Formats: sequence, structure tokens, C-alpha cells
Amino acid sequence: MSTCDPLEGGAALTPLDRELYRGDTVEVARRLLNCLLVHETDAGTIVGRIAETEAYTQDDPACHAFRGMTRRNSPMFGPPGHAYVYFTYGMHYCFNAVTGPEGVGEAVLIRAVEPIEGWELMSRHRGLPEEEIKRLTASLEDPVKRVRLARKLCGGPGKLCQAFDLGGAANGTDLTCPGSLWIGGMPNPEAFPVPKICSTRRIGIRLNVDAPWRFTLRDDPYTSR
DNA sequence: ATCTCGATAGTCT
DNA sequence: GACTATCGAGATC
Repeated sequence: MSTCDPLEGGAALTPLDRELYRGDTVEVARRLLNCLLVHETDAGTIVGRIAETEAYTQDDPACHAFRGMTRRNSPMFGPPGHAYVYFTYGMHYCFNAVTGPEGVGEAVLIRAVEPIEGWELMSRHRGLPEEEIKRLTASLEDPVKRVRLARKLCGGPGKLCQAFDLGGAANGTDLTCPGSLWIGGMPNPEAFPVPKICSTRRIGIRLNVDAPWRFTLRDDPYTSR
């Protein structure tokens, strides 16, 4: 079990306010931990608790926006609170939340989530055989099996995009509007103890490798790598 | 558990 | 033409 059940109490979940995204990008990356990523699709709703983030600021050589605006990175320069979904390595998508004021090219990469709702749908999107899906989703009571499947489904930026069915079509989505793709805060943040936030070096980059702008929660197993 | 390696295509130089 | 904010399979320990 996670340290706190984000959906406990069934309180209405509402999107985070755009003003939150407008703030300091490193601060937003910390703030997005434990928030809920929601994708309402025709086939059903998918929800994940954000377990791992990375901050990319405009003055950072590892940031796509470091050399200015291009057609690809233009969403980063748009208003905060929108999605920046890009394609990389010829096969993967990565999902970011645009941060900072309009005109500043910054974003937070979502690297891993803990599946909360829509396990079956995620498994299907990830290409697991139907029989295996039945077997695995039937044994989620077992904490070990639960974590194992969680990391298989959403334990990495490319994996979670596939599980959530996020591709080019999701690029530019306003994350503050419920109905399709959005990020919700904890129904009642004050009711839960906030675990300690850990910061480490970011993963999979070559430039500015020493900046400690990858964030996780202490003792949270639902992370990548 | 930890590693190497290949696949694959959009973007920028 | 070179590079990538990656993943999974297969090898090896």
C-alpha cells in the first residue's frame, strides 16, 4: 500500500490551478509529486499518482528550450499548465507539464506514476496479452506483485506515455481542464503527511548532469530504474 | 541484479 | 549526418 490513498474519502478531485504551474519550475517539479495524472478516454479513465519528476529550466543545457524556440519545443514557451509531449529515440513519447510564465521555455518531465485506476486499460495499452492481464490484475492485493506490475506499466517516461495512451495528439492539451487529460491535486492535502522529497541527478541526459533536479518521495517504490 | 546493445524517426546543425 | 530527457531482450554474474 502507498503511504496514503489519494482517492480515500471519494472527495471530488479537481485540476490544479494554472497559477501553480506559473511558478518556479524546480518548485513545481516538487509540488507535482503525489498529484494525480488523469486521462479520460473513450475506453475508460486512467489515473496515476505522480512518483517521479524532473525539472527543465530554460538556462539548462539539457533543456529542449535552451537554444530557443523551435517548432518542436514551442509548447514549452506557451502558457503554463499545458502538456508538452515529444517523441524521442524513434519510438517513445515523453510527457511534460509546461511551467513558468508564457514566453519562458520550461517544463517538468513526469518520469513515473503509481497506477491508481485503469490497470486493465494500461496493461492493454502496454501490449500485454489478454490472458496475462486477467491473471495480473487479479492479484493486485499482493503488494509485491502490485509494485512489480506498476513498474512494468508506468515505471519510466516512455512506459507511462504508452500506458496512458499519450502521443502527439496529447501535445498542447490544457491540463487545467477536466474531461480529457489533466492533473489533479490531493482532495485534501492537509489530511496526509507529506513524505520527504529526495532530489537526485537526472536520468538519460548528457549535459548538465550534476544538477539535482530529479525528484522522488522517500521510500516510494513506484519509480523508474 | 546489472550489463550491453539494437531499434527507430523527428529535429537540428 | 549526428544526436537523442528510452525501452526491452538477451547475456552474464
